[in-house]
Amino acid sequence: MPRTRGRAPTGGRADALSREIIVGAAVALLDERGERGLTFRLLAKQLNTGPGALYWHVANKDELVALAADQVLGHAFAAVPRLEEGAGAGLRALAIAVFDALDRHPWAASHVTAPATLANALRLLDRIGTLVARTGLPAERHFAVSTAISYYITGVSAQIIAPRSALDSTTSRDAFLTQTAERWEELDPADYPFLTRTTTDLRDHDDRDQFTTGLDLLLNGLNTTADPRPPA
Amino acid sequence: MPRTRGRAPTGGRADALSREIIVGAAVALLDERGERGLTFRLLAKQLNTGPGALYWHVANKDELVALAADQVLGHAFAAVPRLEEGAGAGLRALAIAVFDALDRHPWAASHVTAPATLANALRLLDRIGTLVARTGLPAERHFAVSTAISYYITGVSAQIIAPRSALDSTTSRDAFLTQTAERWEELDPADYPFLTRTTTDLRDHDDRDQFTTGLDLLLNGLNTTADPRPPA
DNA sequence: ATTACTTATGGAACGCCGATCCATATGGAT
DNA sequence: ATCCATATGGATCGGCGTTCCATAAGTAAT
Repeated sequence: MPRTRGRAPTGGRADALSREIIVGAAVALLDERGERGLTFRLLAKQLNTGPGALYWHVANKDELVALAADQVLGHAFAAVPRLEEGAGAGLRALAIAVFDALDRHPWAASHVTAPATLANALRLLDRIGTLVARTGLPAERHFAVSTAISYYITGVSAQIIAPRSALDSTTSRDAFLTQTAERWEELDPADYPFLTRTTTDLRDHDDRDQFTTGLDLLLNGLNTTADPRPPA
Repeated sequence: MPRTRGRAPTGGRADALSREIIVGAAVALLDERGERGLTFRLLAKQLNTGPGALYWHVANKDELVALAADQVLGHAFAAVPRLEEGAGAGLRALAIAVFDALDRHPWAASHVTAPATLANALRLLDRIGTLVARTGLPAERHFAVSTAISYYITGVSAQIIAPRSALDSTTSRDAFLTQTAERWEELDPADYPFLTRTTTDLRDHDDRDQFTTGLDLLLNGLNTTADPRPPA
């Protein structure tokens, strides 16, 4: 299975396939029809080829979707300004950029995985690590803290965003929340003291606020854990 | 599609199916053969019935897997002592219990979803909320903070644990980490200043420590954000 | 040009899956 | 004994990921 090699920049036919072209078309298809809408047959048809040809450039569907998700992660970097801020502010901007990118491509949320092997996942973790290294934190904690922040960003984004892509397109987010709130109201307050008095918060909440709430708690904890240096 | 109703506790035949029996068998199959190993055909065979019969009790595969994951979440509650501790300690114990339960059933990690609708997801969020309400936090922030913590627990657990279930069973975790570390070492230090000097940390890290590192940052931030009450 | 070889393509076929259909069984109520 | 809602399970459908392989296209040497 000899993935596409460096390939001489010249030559090849005009309509040549490539891993990049395939992944790009996959992203478009995923955006348009969701995860279940991506099939090798349909993808091949859009590229005017057969399903078999795709396997020359891509090992299998898992790899294809992983590459597509990594490309979405790459979009996030375009939005965030090149570093050069305080660590806290830089981490916050980075996190929000990732959240927003995944928000625009909900199918990708559940496919950005932790152990960084793909190009943009590597970039993300490196940027986080570089920012963390600027805090007063002892060096031996940099790795654990950086990965923790990386896990928060991708993991919590996935929790918030992924369910939306599973939502029946006929049911709106509002309708779903209202319906869920109603179910919470019917619970026994003796068993669920908290939920039964929190239904209006559920109905009115904003997804992005929820993400930043936890993020700020985390970064806050980072400040007080680190040596109190001038909060850049 | 008339799910199983209350059903009179008496009667029925001895070998009667039920949603609980089906979900239980699904969990066993998922534990044994992973997510792709669960099929309606195989599940039906194990229960001495046909695939069609299962659909009387369960709407489709998505629902079945969701119910199975929720059952795993239920296991977590068995391990954690009934509340009655300080908020911080209680939240920590709860979080770790969930992590450990998912650790034992890796396939479930990517299926515990945020908007709580299933039984045990509801229980989890309610417990978190009850503990959060004991802090000095103003009431209007209880919902956002509770859901943030809930998102952290399930989302970050998923990030850490889920990749493991995708790992080729012939490749050990150690081998995978060593291999990934090698790839990091080959990166250009100019582009990846952090990763290239962090490879040994990657190789030696402990997954559970990573989970608790972020968790403690979060809870730490919670303490300093809340009115400074006696840290229970 | 011709040849020989690697790289790449694309359509057909394989095996399996989720889901549906429907003829049949079961057991409580009348 | 009869009836009917509840429940079962085997056959079947359409579609999927993947593999196979005959063939095309491009490259390099003669």
